[in-house]
Amino acid sequence: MTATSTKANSPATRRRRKNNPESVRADILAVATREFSEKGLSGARIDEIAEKTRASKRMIYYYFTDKETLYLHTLEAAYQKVRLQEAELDLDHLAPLEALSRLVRFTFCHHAKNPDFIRLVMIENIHHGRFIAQSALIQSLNAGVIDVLTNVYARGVEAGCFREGLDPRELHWLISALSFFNVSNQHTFSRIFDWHQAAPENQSKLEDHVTEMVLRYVGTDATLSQS
Amino acid sequence: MTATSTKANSPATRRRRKNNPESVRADILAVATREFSEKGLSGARIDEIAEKTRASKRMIYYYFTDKETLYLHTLEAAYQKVRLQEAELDLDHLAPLEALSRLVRFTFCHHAKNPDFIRLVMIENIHHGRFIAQSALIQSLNAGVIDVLTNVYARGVEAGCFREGLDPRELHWLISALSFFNVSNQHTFSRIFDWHQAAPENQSKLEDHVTEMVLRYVGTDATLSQS
DNA sequence: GCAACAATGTACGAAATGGTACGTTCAGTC
DNA sequence: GACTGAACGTACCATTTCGTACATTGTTGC
Repeated sequence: MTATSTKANSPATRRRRKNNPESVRADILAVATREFSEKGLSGARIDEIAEKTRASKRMIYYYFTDKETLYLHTLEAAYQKVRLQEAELDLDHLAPLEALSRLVRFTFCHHAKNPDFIRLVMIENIHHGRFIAQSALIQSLNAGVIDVLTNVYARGVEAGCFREGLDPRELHWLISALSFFNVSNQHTFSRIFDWHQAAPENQSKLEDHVTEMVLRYVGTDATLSQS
Repeated sequence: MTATSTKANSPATRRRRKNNPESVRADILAVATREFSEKGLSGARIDEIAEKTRASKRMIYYYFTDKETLYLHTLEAAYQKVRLQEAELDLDHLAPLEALSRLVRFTFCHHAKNPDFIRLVMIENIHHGRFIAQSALIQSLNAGVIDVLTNVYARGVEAGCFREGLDPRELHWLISALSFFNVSNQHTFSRIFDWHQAAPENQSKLEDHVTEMVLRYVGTDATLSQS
């Protein structure tokens, strides 16, 4: 029936046809992301992923060969998505202080809005980062983050509002630590100290305090007043 | 029934006898701690724990009934051990600034020296803290930490070296976040940014910077000079 | 020394789980 | 309009894994 189809590769045709590999792949990956981030590599079940997918278990192995390979692809896709969002942030036209403040707030909020990603990174750390180590893709994706920060910091030092001698990588470490911990340890912290950390008012308080903390760390003695 | 037995409960007697429940229990718990912290709740295998124990699998179920119950006991024991170590810290005789500095450094080093504990907490967070929620023991253990910090902070404010209006709980959050992240995300961070974070020289640099960061956050504008 | 109970070893069962063999259908080509 | 390889479904297998039944030995009070 499709004998004469001249537009074989057009998206429209692809959409309409019964076999739709890309969408099946994407669907599997989406479900796998939820399952792995929720239950970890060993906790997630291939059978359950298969059930929640429009495809069958056979398809998972067809496209991803392995449970571990599927996990790796999940991880890569998650990092890719994050870096894409980060790339939208444009700090060059802002004054150093505002640029840094903006970067911190962005990171904090971004992490808070993407617990799946945070959980995947936690899980990956439980596995000693052995899957990230295999992925050239993830390695290459992350160079840019430091560059942005290096730039902002250098401008700040030149403008005299940041103190000298700090390592941009450590600065990134600091911002990451606070933003990450806010998501990663929310459950234990909330329960142990009986403090509803996830509540919007507490989150926005934390966002302010984290921002202030970073600015106080990089600021010269004169810069402290504003936030 | 305990009326006449003079040496029934003496350690010596307990040691020599063939059946030694306490030591078996302790041994199981120690092995379980290693296994769970290494592989998580779903990743750890009861059979493997049994193998690495002097006891048999039967004993695990005899003393701990369940895989999950065993995990819970592991978690409780880990928290207990940590709080015991923390209790040794005596800050009352120190000036507020030094006391806080000491507390930060202690927390940082303590976390770094106890990755098993950190990993258990990570794992517990992956499970949404649902086991901690079951444990009245852990809840009660943790009240003290905030008290210590509240005390130090109040003294600092009174002495004029800390600024007012901060929440001790948030202060604890901050110190925890930095110290925790240093262990929890070491693998991914090191690999992605090609920075050997675990190296002693980098660790001691981080310790200094984390301390400085906290002091800068709580300090009045005048206090910044020292660390 | 003898009940009574605690502590331990051995072997096994049932379900879950990762992975595969094998067959069928779909889509584009000559 | 048959041919070919990609895309997909079903049923199944081999292990693993948690947990238990049952038998045995040690310990203590009397």
